[in-house]
Parts: sequence; C-alpha cells; structure tokens
Amino acid sequence: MFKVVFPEKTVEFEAPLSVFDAAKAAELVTRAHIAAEVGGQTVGMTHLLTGDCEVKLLTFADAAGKHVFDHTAAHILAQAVKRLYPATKLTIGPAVESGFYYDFDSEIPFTAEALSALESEMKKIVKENHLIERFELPRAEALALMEEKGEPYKVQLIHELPEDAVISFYRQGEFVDLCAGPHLFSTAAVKAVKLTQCTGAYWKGDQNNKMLQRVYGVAFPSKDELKAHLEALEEARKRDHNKIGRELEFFTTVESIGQGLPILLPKGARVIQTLQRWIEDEEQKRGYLLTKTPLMAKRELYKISGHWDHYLDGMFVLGDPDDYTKDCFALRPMTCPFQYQVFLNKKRSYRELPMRLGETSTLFRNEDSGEMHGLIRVRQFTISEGHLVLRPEQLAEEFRGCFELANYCLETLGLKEDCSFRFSQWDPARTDKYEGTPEQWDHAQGVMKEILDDLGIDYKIGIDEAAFYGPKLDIQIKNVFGKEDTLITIQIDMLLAEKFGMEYVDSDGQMKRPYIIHRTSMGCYERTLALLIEKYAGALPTWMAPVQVKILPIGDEHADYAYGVKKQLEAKGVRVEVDDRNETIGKQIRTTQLEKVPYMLVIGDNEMNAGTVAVRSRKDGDKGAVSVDAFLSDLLAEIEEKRR
RNA sequence: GCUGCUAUAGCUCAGUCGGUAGAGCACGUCAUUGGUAAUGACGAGGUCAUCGGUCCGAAUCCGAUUAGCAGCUCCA
Repeated sequence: MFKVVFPEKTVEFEAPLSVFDAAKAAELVTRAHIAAEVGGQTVGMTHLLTGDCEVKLLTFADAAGKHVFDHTAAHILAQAVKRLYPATKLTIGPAVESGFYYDFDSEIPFTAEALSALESEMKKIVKENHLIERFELPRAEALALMEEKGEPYKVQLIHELPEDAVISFYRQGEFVDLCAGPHLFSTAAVKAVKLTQCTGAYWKGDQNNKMLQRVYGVAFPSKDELKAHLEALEEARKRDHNKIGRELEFFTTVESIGQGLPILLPKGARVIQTLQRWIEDEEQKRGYLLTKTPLMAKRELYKISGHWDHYLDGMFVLGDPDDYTKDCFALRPMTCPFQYQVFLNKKRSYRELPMRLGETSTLFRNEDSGEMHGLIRVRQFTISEGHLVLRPEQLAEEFRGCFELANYCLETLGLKEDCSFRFSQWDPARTDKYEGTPEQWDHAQGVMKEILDDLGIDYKIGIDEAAFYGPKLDIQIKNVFGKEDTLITIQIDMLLAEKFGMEYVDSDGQMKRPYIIHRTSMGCYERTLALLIEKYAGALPTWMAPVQVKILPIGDEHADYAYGVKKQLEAKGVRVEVDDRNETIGKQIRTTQLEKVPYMLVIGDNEMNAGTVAVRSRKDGDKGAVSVDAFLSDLLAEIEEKRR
C-alpha cells in the first residue's frame, strides 16, 4: 500500500503502476497531460510509481511539459532523417527554449527542399502513431547496439557516461535513440511541426571539431498554436533594428568602409548624443570625474595589462607586432589600462578614494568576420565606460552604487523588464585564458557573490564567462531573434591594479593596493540604441526621439506660421521638423508612420488665426487645438520626466 | 573563422532556355489645393556588388573576393 499525492487529491494503490494509470484511477488525466513531475523530476506518463510520492501532471503549457514534447519532436525529426538519409550519423537533439534541434553528421546538405521533405516525413511518423518505449541496457550491450546501428557519436557519448550511469534508450517504430528521456507516450501527440532552419554547429560546441548540420524546429499540440507562434515570430522580426534602423535612417553601412563599422546617420547620432549627454551629466551628479584618454597605445602598455597575451587576436595592430626595432601601436579594445594612468598620475592618498572615473570611450575590437550584427556587434563602438579605484572596505558600497546607476539607466530607458543577470565566473580548467591564481579568483568571486547575494540579485552563474582579469555581473538582454547579449557589465578587477603598480597611502602611512571596479552605466551606445529600436519598434520615447515634433502646414500660406512655431520650439531645445512638402501636395497630408514621431502639429487657417496648433500625439491620438505655449510647456515637462 | 543562404534603380522586388534591363514606392518638373499613408501627367535613375573564367554572346553558368542575413564558435 502506498500513497500518490496529486495536488487535487491523494490516492492509495496496492501495486506499482504507471503515472498514467494512477492519474486515470484518480480521474485526473486528460488528453492534454503529456508528462508529469514526480518528486521534483520530470518523467513520462509511463513512468512506474512504486512507493509514496507527489505527482504533478504536466501539459504543454508547463515549461517542463513543453520540454518533453519538444524533445520527442526532435526524435521524430531524427527518425525522419534516418528514413530519408540512412547514411546520416546521429549526434544529439535536445529541446531548447525556442523549440528543439537535432545535430546530424551528413554529407548531403539539408537544403530548404530537404527540410520540407523531412517535415512531411515527420507528419507521416506522427500519423503512424508509434508508441515510445524506454529500455535500459548494460554498458557493453548499449555499445554493441550503437555500433551495430553504425552510430559512432552515440558510441562516444556512451563511453563518456560515468561508470554507474543508467544507459537508457527510447524506441519508436523502427527508430531507436540513446537518450535519458523522458518522452511522450506516443508520436501521435505532435500534431503540428515546422522545421525552421538548418545551420552549421560544431560537435560538442568546439570549433576544433567537425561541423555538423543542425536542424531547428518548433512543435505544438495543435496547428493553431503553431500558426500563432509563427505569426508572433514574424511580428517580432518586424522590430529587427537591423532592418527598421536602416529604414528609419538611424544608421547605414558602406561596403568600402567595412564590416562592423556602421555609419550613424543624423537621427541615430542624435539619439546617441541625447543618451551620452544624459549619462555624462548623471555620472557627474554621482561623483564621477570625466576623463579623455587616447584611442591607441604602444604595444608595451598592452604587455603590462595582459591584453597582448590574452587579447592580441581581438586588437587592430598598427605596425609589425614582432619587430621590436620599431614602435608598434594598437587601437584600444578596452579603456582600463588608459584610465588607470589617471590614478597613476601622482601619489594618491586614501582620502581620494573612492575615485570614480568616467569616460565616453570609443573601443576597437577585431571581431571575426562572421560575428557582426547590425549595431549590436560591431568593430568600433563607444561605451559609457568607468573605473572606480577603491579602498578594499569600499568595495561593497561602491558596487552597490554601480548597480543602482545601471538600474536607474535601465529603468529610464525602459529596458529593465527585459534584462536578466549573469554572474560570470572563470573556468579553473582553462588557466591559459585567465590571469591570476586560483586563490585570487576564489577571493574575487567570493567577495562578488557576497555582494550580489546581499543586493538580492537573482542571477544565474555563467562558467567561463569572466573577463581575463576578473569576475563580472553581466546584465543580459535578448534581441528579436532571441539571441542574448550583454548590455551592461560590472566587474571586480583585483589583478590589473597590481600589474600597473597602483597603490595609495593609507591612513596608517602604509602603501596599499586598491581594488578596482570596471563598469558601464548604460552599456555601449550602439548596442543600446539597437535594443531601444527593437523595444519600441522604432518609436522611441519623446525624450530620446530624434525628431520629437513634426509640423505639417496645410498649404503655402501656413508655412511661415509653421516655421515660426518651429523656431519657438527649437529655442527650447526641442527637435523639430517641418514637413512642407504639403505645400505642393494640397489636401494630401502625408505623414510617415515609419518616422514614428511622438507629436505632429497640423496647421491650417483655424490654427493660424487662433495662434494654436492641432496636436496629434502618437500615444494619445488627436488632442485638438492647443496654444503653442501650452503645448511647449507640456512637452518640456514630459521630456524632463524622461518617462514615456 | 566555420555551415547554409543572398547581392538587379535610393527602397521592396520581377527578369523563363545565356541573346546588352522592368514594376511599385521614393526622387524631379508641371498640374491639382485643404485635415492625418499613397492625386494625375511627364521625367530622371542601373558597367545587374567587384574581379576573373567558359561562351560568338553572361544579370543569367563556373571560380575567387567583398558585403549582407540566420546559426555555430567567440564577445560589450
């Protein structure tokens, strides 16, 4: 006799039985239930219950349920591939956040036509309604089975399993795959599937390994859900900054200038200027000292900082790096070693700390040719950079200050709700990539963990994501394709101070080593602009909009009045455009939705005679006739508030 | 850097079998004059990304380069 506790009720059973049978006996199971959580672990509906347990039934709406569903879809894909391309070798095929993929080793490239053929075959497999059975084998038999089936990658995976691992397989029809599971009860539930793309991916994610073919797909329990998903995806892609940022004339690129070197057009440049002035002023209010340091330096500087050893491939080098009879320069990929010179300028007292140094800093990184992406990943960018030189006991307080500033920036930009936190740590197994000793890293990461936990930050840990000189708090954000990038970073650097011989005279007269925080307040302007464009679909909040007000005179006779209003607004710093194409167009008032202007002022006889403007707000629609003074004062208040 | 795809007018795209280029929007001129995305007529715009090859002949076929897109790997 044992108890199975469902959230709804508790049922007692005499003999072991499957989750499905237990749920059926409890009269809880429906067709929507595709998996279950038993004792906190996701299992299939055929999982055998043998003792007291808590069981929660899962549907596709549960993240864990969707995961099982997608994983089964990946197996169906693999089955279809083995049917149509029997020579293909299987590797791995997990469920991921956006659906599922399966990596194959195949000599034949999977073209769009091939994907569509595979999709049809998958639908066939779904219709065939194969039950999905789990079975386990001892290691020797498991290896024999995979060798017999000619699956070298699976053989390798089995060899890499720990000695005591349970080696499980899943069978559906003629198809068998090494897999930990769990899976759906049958292939029939995967009612709607779409293979979205095929790309290359390295075996085990290592670029020294063979490149496999990765087929991505999405799957749903119904065609309607698939359709809705695809439409939502298409909708998101309409906000792609790389498309609308060009259409709206924020930026462009030119072949002869090169990859990753965008031209910021007047509109994009104006937005960035607005952000820059705002953040420089804000930092000044928070006790930052502004610096301006060179964009390049001799190789000797980077030798001290460690960049020469750890970052040479990422730098643009001017001159022959191996010829020591001549000077060799490199454009700076980071500001740290330059800004440290500000501190090093003279002997420093503990009284001067914390020293908060800020700089609007342009950096150059020679990214690999396939890495560039619109304004998000470029080879030259400008960052709201800063370094804080601290007494050790000031670390927590100053870190908090950096975090609060970053938060303030994200809130003001409206991006905060889209961000997540990552505590980026080193990988002790890859000491070649990092400076410093394990003791130094343990210390830095220990201190940082304490600070993060104290601030109550909900972070996930990223191993091997640290900078070469220290751990980071990275504030991550996703673009419209779901790809995650770092928007803001706050780093604790306990190594470079030593390398550069930075020290201060403490109150006891002793020379002490300062701690350094390396941080940005709102990240790099290009990337931030890109994410703002995507967030707002190009319709930026008034305070940062490149054109805040557009004036539309209806006909020639109103043009003078329109330009008068423009002058009045501009005198207060408002960014105004007059669309006088109306003069020759007459009753056709052409407005450009793509320009996403917050306010339009329409001027006809009524307005001109009454000294008003007809205000049309992007947000609130038609607001009727308003005096120019009233409009201006409301607008200035809104801009001042810096909120949408 | 790797895998796959792409490059024709400012933009979005047609262009069949290899026979020297087309539309819509945008732009210019003229006409129209009045209210929130598309008035009409006419006009101007292209060494078909670049270089090379095959061919009597290349936008079209082949190769290389450059640039763009998605993914991988790296990274703000």
